[in-house]
Amino acid sequence: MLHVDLDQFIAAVEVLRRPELAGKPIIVGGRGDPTERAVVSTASYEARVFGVGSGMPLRIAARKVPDAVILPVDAEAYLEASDAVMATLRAQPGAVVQVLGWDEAFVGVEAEDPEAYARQLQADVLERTQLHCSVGIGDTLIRAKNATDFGKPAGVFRLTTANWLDFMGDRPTKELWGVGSKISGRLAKLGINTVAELAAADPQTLVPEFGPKMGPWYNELGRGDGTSVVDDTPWVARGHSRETTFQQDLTEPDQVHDAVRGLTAQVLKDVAAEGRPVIGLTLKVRYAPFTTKTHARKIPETFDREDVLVRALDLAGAIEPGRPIRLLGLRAEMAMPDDARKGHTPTRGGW
DNA sequence: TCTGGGGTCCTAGGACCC
DNA sequence: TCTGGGGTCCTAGGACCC
Repeated sequence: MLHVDLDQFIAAVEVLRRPELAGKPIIVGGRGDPTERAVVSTASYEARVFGVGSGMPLRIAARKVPDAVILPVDAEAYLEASDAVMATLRAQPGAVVQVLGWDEAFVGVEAEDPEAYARQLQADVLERTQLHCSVGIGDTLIRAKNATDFGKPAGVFRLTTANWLDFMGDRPTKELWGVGSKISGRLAKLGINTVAELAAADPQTLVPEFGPKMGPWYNELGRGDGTSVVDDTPWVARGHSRETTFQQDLTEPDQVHDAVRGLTAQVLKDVAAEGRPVIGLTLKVRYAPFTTKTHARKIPETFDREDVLVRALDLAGAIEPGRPIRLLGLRAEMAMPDDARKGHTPTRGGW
């Protein structure tokens, strides 16, 4: 199967609208105001040279690149471009498409010559959308996903059982999909620093540290193994959440009350569009400077807008008084339809 | 240096039940 | 008085992804 990843997607879409930006360092994030609390969504390659990347505070990014063009996030424009890309992928012969985000998808296909298929796909995407993408080819989803990085930008690369360790073996475990800084740190404490070391580890030795499920799974990741099934089952959201980072920390109970009301209204609107009952609520609180707590409630049987608001405000009662609040988030968990992906476990690398 | 917003899944521990 | 073994549900927290 193939893994397709658009190159500097968001920045590329912005350049299509404003060709005069081509070749300039572009940073897209927040409302495009580097004095606000926000982070970088995407930086163009010209900006990345200065050490700017996704997730970096916008303020810092702006400081690193004095001449940067800083633009606000325009989700609708990116979604529109993304839809065009995904439609192009679905139009490829024999393709089963599993979308992973705005700029990423797996494409399942049986091809005589996978490289040629990938090149044709790239050409079609470029012709239809004027966007460049990189393509990874693999005999598992994990290998295809990691292969893409070797192909960037605008290239094609293939990883298989045979060459996986040749290319990935000496790399740090953090480069695996599903291993972040925390897990790689805990692996390091077990003497496991590289992909090859993780691949060679006894899965049972990982169980005490990571649990019966995740322990063996990390070992599998190290070997690049896992499913090779691309699943195009339409996505059914488990829930919806809204969160707000306040430019000035909240200190007054009235401010908190108003904020929770506002979040509840937004979340209920999102949920209403799905037409499924709310079965749980979670309130997320980030206190200044940076500690996060969550408070959850199950909601028995009823789905009533007023009921949800009452329960959300009830959750807000758990907020610690006197501590400045930097962020509030509210998540509503929805009942799943009976026929929704029984046994299917997508994302989070959870295959 | 100071950290968005939208998601998903896993684990641990306590409460409660038989 | 001390305490098995199995199960479910709920809450909190952690981790990761795009």
